[in-house]
Amino acid sequence: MPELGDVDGFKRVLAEHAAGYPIRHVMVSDASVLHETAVATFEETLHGDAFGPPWRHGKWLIAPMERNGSAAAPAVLFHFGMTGELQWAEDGQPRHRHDRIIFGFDDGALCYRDMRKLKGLRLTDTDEVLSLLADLGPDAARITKSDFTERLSGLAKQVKSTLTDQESIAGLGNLMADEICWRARIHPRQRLNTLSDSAVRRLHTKMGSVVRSASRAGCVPGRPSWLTGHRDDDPGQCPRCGADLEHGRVNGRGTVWCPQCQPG
DNA sequence: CGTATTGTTATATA
DNA sequence: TTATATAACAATAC
Repeated sequence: MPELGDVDGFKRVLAEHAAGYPIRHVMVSDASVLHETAVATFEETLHGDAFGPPWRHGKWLIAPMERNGSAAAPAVLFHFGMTGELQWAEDGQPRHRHDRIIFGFDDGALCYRDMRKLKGLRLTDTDEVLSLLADLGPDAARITKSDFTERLSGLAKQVKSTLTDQESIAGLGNLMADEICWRARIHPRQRLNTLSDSAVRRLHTKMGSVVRSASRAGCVPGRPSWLTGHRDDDPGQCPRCGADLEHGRVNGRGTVWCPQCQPG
C-alpha cells in the first residue's frame, strides 16, 4: 500500500488519535521491525511521553516526541515498506495477526501492522532524521514546477524509473508513477531527454493532481476512471480511449499503460 | 511446484 | 560513470 498518499493517511491516524496523549504502554511483539533500536530503550523512552505533531517526507513518517522540544529530541521514524500500515484500534477490538508494535493509550491503541516486514520503525533524534532524509529529493507534494523541470529535464533515464527514484523526487511509488504517466500521455519507458519542455511540465501538473487525490483519500484511488482501477484487469480497457491496456515490466516492476494514449 | 505483490538495496552487467 | 537488470528480503495469495 504505502506510497505518499497512504503515508499521509497514516499521519492523520497518528495526529487524530495519538498525538498529545500519554502513551500508557508500548508492546513490541516482533522486534524484527525495530531497526537499530533496543527494545528496552524504545519502550523506556516512549512510555509516559506523548507524540507531537507528525510530519511526512516522501514515504517516511516522522513522529517527534512532545516532552523534549529541543533540537535533539527523540523521534520515531516510520517506513512502511510494501505492506506496512498504521491503524487505530478502539479498546476491545481484537488484535490483528500482523500487529508488530502497539502503542497503548487510555482509549485505544495505535498499531504498526505489517505483513511482510520489509521496513519498520526506529528511534532516533532530530539530527539523525535530517541526515536520514538528506539523500531524498524534494517531496512530490511540494516540489515546484521549476524545481521539477530543472531536476528532470535532459536526464537520459526512463520517465517511470525517475519518478519512482526517491533521490530524484520523494514519495511516488509504482502505482502513482503509472497513473501519472498515463495522465500525461507519456510512455513509462520514454527517456526524459526525448521529452519536450511542455511534456515535462505536463508531468508535473499531472503528478500534482494524482498526489492531491491520493493524499486526500489516504491511498491511490482505484476508481474506474483511473488507470489504477484497471491494473488487475486482463488486459483491461483504457478508461480514456477504450483501447486494450498493455502490461509489462518497467524498472523491474509490473507496469500498465495504454498503447494508444502513450505511444513510445 | 509455479506465479504475483503499492519498497528498498546490493550486486552484476553493459 | 551511468543506466539498467536481477535477486533478495518476508509473508502471503492464486
